[in-house]
Amino acid sequence: MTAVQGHTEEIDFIDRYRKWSDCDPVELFDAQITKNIDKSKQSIADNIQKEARSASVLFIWTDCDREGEYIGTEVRAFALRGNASIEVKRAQFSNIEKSHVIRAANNPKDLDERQALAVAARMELDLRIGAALTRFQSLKLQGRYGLPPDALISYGSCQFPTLGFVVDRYMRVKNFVPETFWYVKLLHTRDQTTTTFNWDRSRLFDRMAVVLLFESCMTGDTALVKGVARKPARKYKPLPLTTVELQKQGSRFLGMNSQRVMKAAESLYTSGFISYPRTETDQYDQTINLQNLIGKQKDDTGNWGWGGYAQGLLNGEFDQPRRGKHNDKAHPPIHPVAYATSSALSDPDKRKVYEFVVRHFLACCSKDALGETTTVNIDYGGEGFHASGLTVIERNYLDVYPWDRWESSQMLPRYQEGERFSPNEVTMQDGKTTAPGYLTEPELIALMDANGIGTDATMAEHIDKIQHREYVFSLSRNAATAPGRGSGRGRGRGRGGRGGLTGARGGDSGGGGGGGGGNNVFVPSNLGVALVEAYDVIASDMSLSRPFLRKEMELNMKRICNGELSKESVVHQSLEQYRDVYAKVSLRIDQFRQTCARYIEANAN
DNA sequence: GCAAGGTC
Repeated sequence: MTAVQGHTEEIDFIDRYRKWSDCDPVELFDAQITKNIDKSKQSIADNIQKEARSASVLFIWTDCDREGEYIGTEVRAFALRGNASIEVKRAQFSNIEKSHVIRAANNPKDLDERQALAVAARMELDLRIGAALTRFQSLKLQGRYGLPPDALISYGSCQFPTLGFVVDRYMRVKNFVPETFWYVKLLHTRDQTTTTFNWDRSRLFDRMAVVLLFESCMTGDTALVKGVARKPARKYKPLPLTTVELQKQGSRFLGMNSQRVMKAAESLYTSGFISYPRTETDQYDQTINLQNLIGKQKDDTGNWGWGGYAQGLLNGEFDQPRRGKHNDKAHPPIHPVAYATSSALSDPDKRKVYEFVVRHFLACCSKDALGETTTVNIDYGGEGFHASGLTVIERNYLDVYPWDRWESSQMLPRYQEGERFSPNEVTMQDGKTTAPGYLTEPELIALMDANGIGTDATMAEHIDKIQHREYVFSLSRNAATAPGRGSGRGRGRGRGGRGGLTGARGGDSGGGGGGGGGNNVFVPSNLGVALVEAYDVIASDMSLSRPFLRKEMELNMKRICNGELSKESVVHQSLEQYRDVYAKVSLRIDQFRQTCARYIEANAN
């Protein structure tokens, strides 16, 4: 048994095309590509080759996903170099429980060539398109509009849509026009509790209409309780934990951004405290021994505070985890595999992530929270109003999962169907619709996830990349509340070296900015907005900053996997599309530059 | 100096 560490080889252009000055970027669409073994990985390749000499069968146990299939073909190639007649088999497994592993060992499969070809297509397209457009836009914009002469303005099939999400939200905030609405509010005090009854019509955007309705309902003298409805309510426990969910909740509840969450999770994984942290699976395999895993938490010698709860689950409170809709067939949901005392985890980030993983796991093995909602419907002068309240009857998982809140905003006094009362106050009110907020990290991750941008292992990297490229900034929410970049305020000062070009990093305090999580939002720089707008204007049909192209690539990969399309046709077809964009922008380079200038210079100071 | 995908 020996190992690899992810991909061993990398593709790149042959030497002639490596220097930016030696070729026109457009040549990269056809330039010859070679596979190279990464220097640091040479010993891994050599090792497989050497081991193969004395073996008759190679049994591959890489992850059972597309990339794993491709990595399997790399391993096979190294082995065949050492032993041309070695037989190659592949294990199909998704966790490392004993029985599961033995079953996989007894049922050798073959590598799925199509999946490996789909990955090869993705690799080639990402390299050619990324390199061609990165060099093109860098070379065309360097040294202009305050950009340094060596500015690296990268394009990638994941980083650009990620940027696009941030710009899109920014534009919606900027262009938001508030609208005034009107409504009727009714208050009633009973048993020293004042209850707000909401108008059944909620709110209307026509003032006269509300005035008329208000006046007609004021002719009413008492309110009639039309109904008091009690309904059982249930708050579902969380689904088994996936990477995307861990990152979102980390940002929301733990005050850590996605990179920090993943760094801590990875460290907990390599120390043997939690399972593999990169997974899309939100359902537990039937064979996994959950009781055993809960048992490891019951003594709680480190006093995290969940020992008694875990014991309770073992004593009969246990409930089978919910089954989500995702299964990557490669890894189980993230769960604790060993108990760690708080002092064993020196890093506060690791402590927070471990606590979250354990509590989430225990919550998954708990019962849903149960309650009862009460809704009181009344009629006052012909208009309907309602108030509702919630009573939590059984907290269940909420006791171990403090991040979920489930409580009523108001306690309802008792009302009887058919009774009448005099409201204490009936008023006509107005309000304004408010702009959405700038994009938060959990929202961005959710958008990337829903649109297939990046994988569980790379989403955090893409978010990191667009910040390094200064396409977007992470601001504390308070510093970013003033909308509109033209105001001259609210976007803070420029950043070292680039003057006012890329806008703000204002408002960061202490460890905010990159390190913070929950309270931060993403705002695009002038450069980020400029790039998105420039491609939108010139290559509007392609929408480089929208997720569709990446989705299409994903779809084409699936078609390669099921045999509908060949790798060659997918690569060819996609390259033609991008060649077209490239040609359009080259042809209208002045307009491209002017569009960029409009957004960058208008806001430089 | 480019991409995105693995992984420690």
